[in-house]
Amino acid sequence: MGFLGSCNKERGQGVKGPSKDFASYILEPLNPRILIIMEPRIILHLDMDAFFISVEQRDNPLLREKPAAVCGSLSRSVITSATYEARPYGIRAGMSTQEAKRRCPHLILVKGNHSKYTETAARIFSLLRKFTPLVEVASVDEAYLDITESLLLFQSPHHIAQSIKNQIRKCERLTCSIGIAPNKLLAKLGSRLKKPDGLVVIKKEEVGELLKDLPVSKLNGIGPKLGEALNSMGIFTCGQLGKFPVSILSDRFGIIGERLHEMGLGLDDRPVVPFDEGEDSKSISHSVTLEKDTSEPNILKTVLLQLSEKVSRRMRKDGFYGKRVVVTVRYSDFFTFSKQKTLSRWVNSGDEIFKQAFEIFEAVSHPKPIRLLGVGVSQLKKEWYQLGLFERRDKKDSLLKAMDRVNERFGDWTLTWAGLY
DNA sequence: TCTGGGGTCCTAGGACCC
DNA sequence: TCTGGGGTCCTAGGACCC
Repeated sequence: MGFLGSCNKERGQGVKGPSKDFASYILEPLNPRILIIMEPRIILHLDMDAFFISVEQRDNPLLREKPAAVCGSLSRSVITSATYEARPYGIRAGMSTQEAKRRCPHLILVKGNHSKYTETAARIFSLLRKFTPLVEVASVDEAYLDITESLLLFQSPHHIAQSIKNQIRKCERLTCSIGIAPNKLLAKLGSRLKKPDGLVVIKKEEVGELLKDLPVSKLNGIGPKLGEALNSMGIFTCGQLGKFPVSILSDRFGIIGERLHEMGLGLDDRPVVPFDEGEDSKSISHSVTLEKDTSEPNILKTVLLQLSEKVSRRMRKDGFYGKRVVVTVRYSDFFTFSKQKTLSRWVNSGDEIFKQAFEIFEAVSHPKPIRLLGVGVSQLKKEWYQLGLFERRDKKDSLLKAMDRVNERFGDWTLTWAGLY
C-alpha cells in the first residue's frame, strides 16, 4: 500500500481499528487528529531479507552462499528476489533474467513457488501476533506492528524486536530487518537502513538529524517521477523538503503537496490496521506475458478465456461478485493500455467474465503482435451482498463450485467452458 | 537482449441528472 | 430564449508499491 495513495482515505476516516476505544468515539467527530497528537506511538516495521530466494536457500542447500535469484518463469521474466551474494553483480529485483545472466553467468535461477512463500509468511505473521494483536500485513514479506501497548508486557522496543528476530530465525531459519520508530514512515525507513538482519531504533529526537541529508527518494512513496520533480525544484534531501513552503508544494502536486511536506519532516499519522479489520480487495486480476508475441486470434482468445477462468475462480474462493471488467493489452513495442466496461449485473463466472473481456478485446483493432494480456474485475462486492432481486443463481453457483473443486484437485484447466478448443 | 505480475490510489474529462 | 452549478458515474491513464 503506497503511502501517498492511502493517507487521504485513512486520515479522512480518522483513527481506525486499534485506537477505537471509548475516548476515540467521543473525540472523533470533533477532530480525528486530536487522538493522534495525544498518542506517542511505537511502530515496528518488519521486512524479511531477500524473502523468496531466502526461502529457496533454506530448502535447498545447493543454493546457499551462491549468487541465486527467484524469477517468474525461466524465459521472458524478471528477477523478483536475489541473494546478497548476487547483489555485488548489480542484480536487483525487477531486472530481466537475461540481463541478470549477462551480468552474472553463473547465477542460479529458481522459478518462484508462490504458495510456499505465502505459507511461510502466514506462519511468520501469526508468530508476530504473540507480541501484539495490532499486526498489519503490508505485503507478503512485510508487516507493521503497533507495539505501544505491548511495552507493558515486554521490557523495551529493542527487546521485542530481538525476540521477533530470534523466533523467526529459530522457527523458519530466516532473517529479517526491523525498524522501530514513532510512525510507519520512519519505521519502514529504519528497517531498510541496515539490511540484512538489521535492527534500527529511531527515536523522536533523532529524526531531524537522520532526515537532514537523506535523499527524498529514500522515503516510501516517493518514486522516480516524484523524486525527479522534486529534484527539478531544487529539493534533494528530506531536510530541504521539510523546509520547503507547503503552498508551492501544493500548487505543484495538488493534494499530495501537504503530505510531501509532512514526509520531509518525518511526520505520519497513518494507523496500523490489523488484517481482520482491513478492507476487502477492490479488484482481482491476472495477466500473462506470452511465450512469444502473437497476433493469432485463437491463441489470444484461449489466453483470455484462461485468464477469465483464473480470475473467476479467485473471486468465488474469496466470495466476490464484480461489476466491472478490465482488459489489459501490451504490444510487442511495450505500448500498454487497458479498456474497461461496467456491467449492469454482478458476475463471478468464468464464461461471463470471458464474454465481456472478449468483447472489449475485439472492439479494438490490434495493429501489432501482442506481448501481454490481462483480465481483471473490479467494483467487487461480497457474496452476501444484494445480487438483484430476481436473479436465480443457485444452480449455476453450485455448478461453478463443483468445477472449482475439480480444478483444485486435478490442476488448472481440467474443466472449463466448452467452445474454444 | 530488453523490460513480471498483482495491487492501490489519484486525476481529468465527459455524460447525465437535478 | 438563454442559461448555472453540483453531484455522481464512467473511462483512461499515470504513479507508486512489493
